[in-house]
Amino acid sequence: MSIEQSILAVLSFWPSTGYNIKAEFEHKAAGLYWGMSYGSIYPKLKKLEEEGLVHPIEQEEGGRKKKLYELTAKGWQEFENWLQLPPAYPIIRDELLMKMSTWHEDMESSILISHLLKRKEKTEDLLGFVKAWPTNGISYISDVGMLSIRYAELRLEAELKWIEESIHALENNHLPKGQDPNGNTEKLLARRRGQSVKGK
Amino acid sequence: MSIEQSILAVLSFWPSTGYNIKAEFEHKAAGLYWGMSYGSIYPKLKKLEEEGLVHPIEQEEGGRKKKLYELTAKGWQEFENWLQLPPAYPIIRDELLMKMSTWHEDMESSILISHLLKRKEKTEDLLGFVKAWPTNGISYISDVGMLSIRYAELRLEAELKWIEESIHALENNHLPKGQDPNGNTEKLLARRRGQSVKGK
DNA sequence: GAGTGCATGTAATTCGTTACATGATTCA
DNA sequence: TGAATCATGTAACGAATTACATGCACTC
Repeated sequence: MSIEQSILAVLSFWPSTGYNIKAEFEHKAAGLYWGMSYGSIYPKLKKLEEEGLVHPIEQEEGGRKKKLYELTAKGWQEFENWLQLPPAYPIIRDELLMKMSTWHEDMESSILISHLLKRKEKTEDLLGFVKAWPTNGISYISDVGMLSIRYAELRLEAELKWIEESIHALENNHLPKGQDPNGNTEKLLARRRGQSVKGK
Repeated sequence: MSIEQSILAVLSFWPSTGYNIKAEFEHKAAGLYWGMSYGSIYPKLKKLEEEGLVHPIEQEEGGRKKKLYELTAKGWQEFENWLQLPPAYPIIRDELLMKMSTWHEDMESSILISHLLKRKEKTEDLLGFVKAWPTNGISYISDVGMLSIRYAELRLEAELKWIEESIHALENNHLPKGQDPNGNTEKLLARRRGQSVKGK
């Protein structure tokens, strides 16, 4: 999914300026969506206008110069076509998981625990935000949209549970048993130590 | 996190060729990691070699030409430095959530249900794979690495639960109540209908 | 001897970000 | 009057993908 669809999606809620679109993604970026830069937005809006998917609507002469964009019929069409296309399966790019998967015994597990604690903090913040959002009296969330809020809640709660579990396992040294059919752990440590890496 | 770190991480397990690195990410890409193309790998390996982080190791003259890369002392250092750096908080880019958040009443909810069903299928597959992996007798997974497997399990199970819940809510029309302080739903539908978008 | 899998690489292109450049309006 | 916020835009750069190009080795 691209920036183009995101812009159409925001404009479906209400006509917006480029500046506004960015702001919209700024606070909702709270784990559900994601940000984008002006360097993407403005050129894309221009392109969408050329393609006839959006058009700037007249601005009352009252304030500063700004271009409020609205969807055209073609723009609505494009947006709804996209809604109907089966969404791509999300790819998880989680640096913490990558680090855990490649962690090895010569590394201090206390460092990994500190990574987990940092993750916990951020996840708790996010969960707080997500829970407060639907009743903050400001934001617009449709009934169907609430399902995605519910998703975020379940996901973040599962994550917190896992963090607790993981820290506990690391601290008390009863990790689940992995699988090492070729004695890789040994070999890895030998290769590494053979290079005599200076610690820290 | 970049391709560079991913390559170092794979090489920490065992010396590998470029081809091999891709293969490694191919099957593990099962939701935990992610793929990368030859167009990224080979140029990056060359760059890493120039920087002295990896070096090609002699190949027995037995087979085809191939370059097996191994980490240098500097390479190990770099890798472990990266392990110690606090991981970035993952950004969720989930097209399904985006679509749900911007869904509107003039859209057939049966289409959304079909999106959910497709998601369910893929998630079930992935969960099956993730559960089987640690005991397939082939793959290497360290004890710490098992924690990330556990994460995937919890996350995917939470997702399945949410999918059931969501389909049920959509089918029986008892969605959670959203929030619409400015009567946006009305306005949206009016704007859209004003453009007389042809259905389908 | 044809197809598949192993193996390496480059060139063009896409998508997006960062940094830069500018300026009006609001408010303390 | 000076800072913060609203507002628009471009140019340079970066990271990665896709498509292209090549060729050996093994197996049926």
